[in-house]
Amino acid sequence: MRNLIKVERAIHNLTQAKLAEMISVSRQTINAMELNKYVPSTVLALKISEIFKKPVNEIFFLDGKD
Amino acid sequence: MRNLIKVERAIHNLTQAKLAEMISVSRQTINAMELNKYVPSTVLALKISEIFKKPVNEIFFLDGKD
DNA sequence: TCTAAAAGTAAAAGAAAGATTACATTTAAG
DNA sequence: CTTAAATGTAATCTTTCTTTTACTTTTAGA
Repeated sequence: MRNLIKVERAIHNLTQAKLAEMISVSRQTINAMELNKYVPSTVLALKISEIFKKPVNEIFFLDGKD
Repeated sequence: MRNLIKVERAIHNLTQAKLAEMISVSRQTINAMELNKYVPSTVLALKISEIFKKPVNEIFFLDGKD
């Protein structure tokens, strides 16, 4: 899976730390997500969708490895 | 978090076992998801979204506990 | 250039997802 | 009513997410 969190963060002018705080996770979790180190839970995806006001499907995408 | 997997399964006439097979998880995983026993990964949410041809946001919803 | 904020990285530990096996209960169809 | 399919449930185990702590590297601004 890949995601556009870094892009959305740029659009909304948010640091990893600020975004992390907004969805109640650690900064490392945001960082690891952006670097595709792991797959986040659906709750996190929904919270990010809410913050960026975009559907989950426009932020997260399945790729070959899924 | 809550979800409408059971409803979508009914619409598409799929058993838990069939859906499980389609997204390569165990039947118990589908069952537990429907009963809100745990939060699935975003990859699973995207696969379910694909199968039911509906956005993740129309199948999975944040609730008070999130 | 110097500094501070931001981002990357990593190890260890805890929490939760998901598999597996197995059995009980419910539902639908004959 | 009987039977088989479907669903619910539970225990144990493995894998993966997520936190915490801490350090390094990069980037932007004074």
